[in-house]
Amino acid sequence: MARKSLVGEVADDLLDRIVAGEFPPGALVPGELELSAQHEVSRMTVREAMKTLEAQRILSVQRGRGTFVNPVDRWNSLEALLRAAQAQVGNDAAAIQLIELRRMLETGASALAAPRMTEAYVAALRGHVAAMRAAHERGSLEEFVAADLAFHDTILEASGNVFLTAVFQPLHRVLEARRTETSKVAAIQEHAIRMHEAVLAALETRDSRSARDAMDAHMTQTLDDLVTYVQDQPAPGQSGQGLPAPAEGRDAVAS
Amino acid sequence: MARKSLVGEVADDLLDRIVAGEFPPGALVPGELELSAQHEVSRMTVREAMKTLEAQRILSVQRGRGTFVNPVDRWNSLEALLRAAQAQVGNDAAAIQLIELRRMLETGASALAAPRMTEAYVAALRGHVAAMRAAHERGSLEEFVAADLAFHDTILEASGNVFLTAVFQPLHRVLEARRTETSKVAAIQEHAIRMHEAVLAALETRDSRSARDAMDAHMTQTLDDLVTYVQDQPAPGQSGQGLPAPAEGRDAVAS
DNA sequence: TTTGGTAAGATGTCTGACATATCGTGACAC
DNA sequence: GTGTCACGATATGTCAGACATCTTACCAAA
Repeated sequence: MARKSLVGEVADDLLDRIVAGEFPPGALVPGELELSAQHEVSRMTVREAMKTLEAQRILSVQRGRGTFVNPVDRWNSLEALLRAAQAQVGNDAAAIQLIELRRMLETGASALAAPRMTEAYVAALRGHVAAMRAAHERGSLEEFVAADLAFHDTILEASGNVFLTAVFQPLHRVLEARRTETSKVAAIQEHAIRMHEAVLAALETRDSRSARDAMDAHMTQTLDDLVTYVQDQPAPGQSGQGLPAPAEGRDAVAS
Repeated sequence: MARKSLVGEVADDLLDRIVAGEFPPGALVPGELELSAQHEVSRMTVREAMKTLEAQRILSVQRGRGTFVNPVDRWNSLEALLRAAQAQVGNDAAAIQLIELRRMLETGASALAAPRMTEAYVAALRGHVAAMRAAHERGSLEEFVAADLAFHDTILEASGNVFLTAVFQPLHRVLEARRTETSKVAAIQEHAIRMHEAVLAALETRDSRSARDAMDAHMTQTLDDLVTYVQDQPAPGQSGQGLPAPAEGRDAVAS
């Protein structure tokens, strides 16, 4: 394990410390020399690690002064943002905001994809739903989640919008973890299968409005499942750096 | 000018060459030694430049083999994607896909912002609309665009969703350039003012659905204006690396 | 034909050095 | 007492050269 490069390790560790709240936004991170001593690597290695974080606008380097942590809303990398969100265990605000964003993108993707559905896409979607059902009956959680994600990926691809794909991609990893959590409940799996079938049926009509509505219903169900089954677990409030307050969320984006 | 660091220059130039099609996806970019010779900088400088591009998933470095260009849909940085899109002059597909994405995010933001509108936000929005009207009468294109963008930024902020803000931020710069282009036409300025007033009125009702619809209408108007007034200019089709085919776009996302 | 070794070329990392921007501090002049 | 200037401390920016290690291609030997 831990096969990553030294640069990757240093960058990872530094980002961890940032999202853990050790270096809040605006704070000065340790200098290159200090970090190279802490990690027992050369200064060049630390510099390259910092460059990767700077490219994601997590840090801003000021020559002669030092390196500072940018405010979270300046971060360019959804991936890093998601990591920050996950670090705050039990932070409902982050989870809800995430679903809000996902709802926007997925409903939009469905609406775009509907008129562009080819037979190949329809067949692929049917296959994924069948895989979900099979995995459900076999009790294979992993395969269930994989088929679920594949279904959404296919829609994303069918939308034909590269920007959309680029924006959504970093969400993928987080969704996988989250779906694995929620899909442990059998009832949720059944919900999900029904909803996916409805989305597929709507897409087959090639009608944008129907596809959007079906996907929107699916997102609402996802949010409901999350609230009902998962967010009962105790949430040890961690300080972190505090993502802003939650929005209404529930039906705010619903059409 | 050219105040950026050497690393920035090298990274910029390499990205330019990539989006220009000199190194298509999957291609092997010149080695570190070769690039350091071309730019007359040290190998470390080239390495740090590559690290910034790698952090945006534009390049993937494989030890012992070389450095390769990732397919465009793997790129993590909307900013870089937008640059690639802009490099393809007259690429209507990219422009339309961009508006599609913007429509999803802005309508979603409006729906989220509506129930969270405070008097302060309303006052700020009123101020921006007033500024647009004043700039219109005074004939100040620059101020008009600034007020326009400020209006949308305020809504984004009011939505209270950090992820949304993070996703939208890179779009800002491109929108500024594009709005400056389209807003040159007086008629479009008048359209825009009317639409912004409608959005503001809908937000004041605190009703998500109304706010969403008003913003959606605004997006439709923006797209119409773009098609009607701007895309008449001759488009010298450039090869580039070809963003995927366009979607329906026009009313596919409309509610 | 297959296998194995070796060399070439690529990136990964280290060491050490100098350049240059920023800022605090103290000496100096007023 | 106060403003100004110079200098040093500290930070990042860049360079040079070296060695390590991984991948691949090539070639010779079984």
